[in-house]
Amino acid sequence: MGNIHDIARMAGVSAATVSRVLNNYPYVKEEKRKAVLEAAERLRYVKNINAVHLSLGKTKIIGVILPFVSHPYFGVILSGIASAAEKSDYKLMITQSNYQVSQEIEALDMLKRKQVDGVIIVSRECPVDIVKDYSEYGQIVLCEALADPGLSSVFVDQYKAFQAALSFLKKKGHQKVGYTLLRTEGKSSLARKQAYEEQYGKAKRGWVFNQALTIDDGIRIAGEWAGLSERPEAMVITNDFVAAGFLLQCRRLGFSVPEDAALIGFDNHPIAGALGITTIELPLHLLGETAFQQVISPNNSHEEVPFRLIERDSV
Amino acid sequence: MGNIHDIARMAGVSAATVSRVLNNYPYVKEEKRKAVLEAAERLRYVKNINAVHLSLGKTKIIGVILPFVSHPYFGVILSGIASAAEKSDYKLMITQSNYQVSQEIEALDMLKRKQVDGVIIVSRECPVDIVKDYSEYGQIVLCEALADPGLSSVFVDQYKAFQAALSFLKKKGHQKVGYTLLRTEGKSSLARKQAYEEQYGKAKRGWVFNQALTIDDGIRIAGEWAGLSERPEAMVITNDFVAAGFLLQCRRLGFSVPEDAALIGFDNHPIAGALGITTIELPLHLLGETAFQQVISPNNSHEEVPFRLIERDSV
DNA sequence: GTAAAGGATGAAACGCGTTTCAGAACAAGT
DNA sequence: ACTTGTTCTGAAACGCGTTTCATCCTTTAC
Repeated sequence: MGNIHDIARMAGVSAATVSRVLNNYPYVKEEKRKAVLEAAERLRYVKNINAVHLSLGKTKIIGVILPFVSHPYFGVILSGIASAAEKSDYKLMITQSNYQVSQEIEALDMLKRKQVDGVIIVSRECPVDIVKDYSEYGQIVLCEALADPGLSSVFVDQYKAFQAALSFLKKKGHQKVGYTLLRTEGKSSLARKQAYEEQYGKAKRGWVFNQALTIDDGIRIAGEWAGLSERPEAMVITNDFVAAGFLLQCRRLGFSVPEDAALIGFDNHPIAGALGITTIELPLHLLGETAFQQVISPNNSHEEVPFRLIERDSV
Repeated sequence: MGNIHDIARMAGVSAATVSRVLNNYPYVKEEKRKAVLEAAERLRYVKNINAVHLSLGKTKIIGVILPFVSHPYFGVILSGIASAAEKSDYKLMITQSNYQVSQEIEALDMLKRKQVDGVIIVSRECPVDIVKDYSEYGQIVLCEALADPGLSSVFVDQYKAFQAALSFLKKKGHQKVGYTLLRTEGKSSLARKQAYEEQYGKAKRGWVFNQALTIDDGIRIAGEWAGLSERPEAMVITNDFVAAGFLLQCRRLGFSVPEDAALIGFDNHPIAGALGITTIELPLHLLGETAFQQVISPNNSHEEVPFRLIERDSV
């Protein structure tokens, strides 16, 4: 296959000229340009991208850290990142972290090693301070509300979104409201808790459910809900998948939605449409695209993306 | 930050020795080893991975081509690939192809450029012959039935699985059966068609539905189904999401499952459990893990993974 | 006709870690 | 004392594309 010097020899020019031709620089005589192109063709030349990366000191690769690739929530964000990346001719290196800090750190280390030009952290376990230490090596974008001037972020205001859901329930006359969280710690859970307490005061024991991510979690939580001596009559649920599981299990247990339990989910995934679940639509694809634009931008920024309540039949 | 030569100078040894220490080679005097480690520490040295890649001629990166990252079917396979990759200390470069041949080719080109050591094609549009041309540059694994000795493959036997679904329906007394496909062309669609015709003869006009991938497709197809003058009373459906959409839309239109339409899906995604959909379980996570093992193996192989019928309430 | 302004081109340095090869240093065996 | 076998080490080559700098060749301008 050969390298750039073989082409140079064959075309009777220098390696510098070959490089110029291959990268479409001006100032190369037409005949030499042709000779180079022909030699490249004949040698079936292919650039060794690693040499390019080494030489340029950058790679046009962005690292993406996310806990689970198989969950639609993260999948849709990733999909948004991927479409934007494709348009800008970047490649994506993904790390499925399972919320393991060690995994997250290893992915961030790729920034140090110059393996990636920037990193998008879709969701994390690792403390922000540690993340910040890596910002000197390249752009880092977090998909969460963040004021830090040293990092970029793109987010839905969890507080406002949760508040909107609660207000909607209140408007519909619900006084006994519970909710679910993905993880107890974490900023967004805190924001939800705060929004809740402002509206309804401290939540009753057993009205806040944890580990809510998948359909199966929804099923499990519906069981827990049904077993409560005093049940909330409305639930604000992490995402539409959990809501779907909850709704279906409720029905199976002989309850009806929204009579026994009013539900409001998040995301507006097609499953919510199919099941008539009222939900707060989050523009996850857009969020991914925005994150990508930020990660290739030299400047830090913090962008909020909007949400929208979609009324269906579960409230 | 400095490079290996700076360390060498600071530690009073040669770059070769530094490299030996950093890569844990034997035959380095303990005192020199220490001096190197200390210098590396003091300089906050970090390897430039691009130089390593250039030097070694390989990267421990595997490319993954898949049409949509946000669909659970592909997401689960990707997740399987990702967990296996992590265990073997490989990184993943993903390309969301949208079934665009140009995208697929571009991803394969990474193999030529030595950007990745191997490629896993989860699903493709591009002709196999073109794919084969790239096999000289590294391992390629396809997730589909394939006999080609120049490539590896891992697959569920679509023919047998579809046949199992059809036999089950027949056993339950269904004579009027329709089915859905993702794409009309493609080997797996052909296998399905063949299995169908052997069991039921040529399908009635309108009983084969295309473009079935998502919940929304299921909803759409249920509408088409309902509008048929002669309706099949049982459907074999591409995957559980489509089946879910179909089932929910059927109910909404006033039909009942399985009385008016018996359904059998594929994958055994939690959504099937939640909705009581009878399905053919496909070990997609395992399939991904297997694909990864194959792509890092120097030998080609063809591995079949098993499926299993899970009986629930939709038939 | 000559100076100034481009246009065109190659040598060499740069980015940086790995590995081979030749040789030095030292322990063990006779 | 001398051979043999290990253990260590460093110089140099290798993988390979990009870019700067100096230089030579043409035009255009006056």
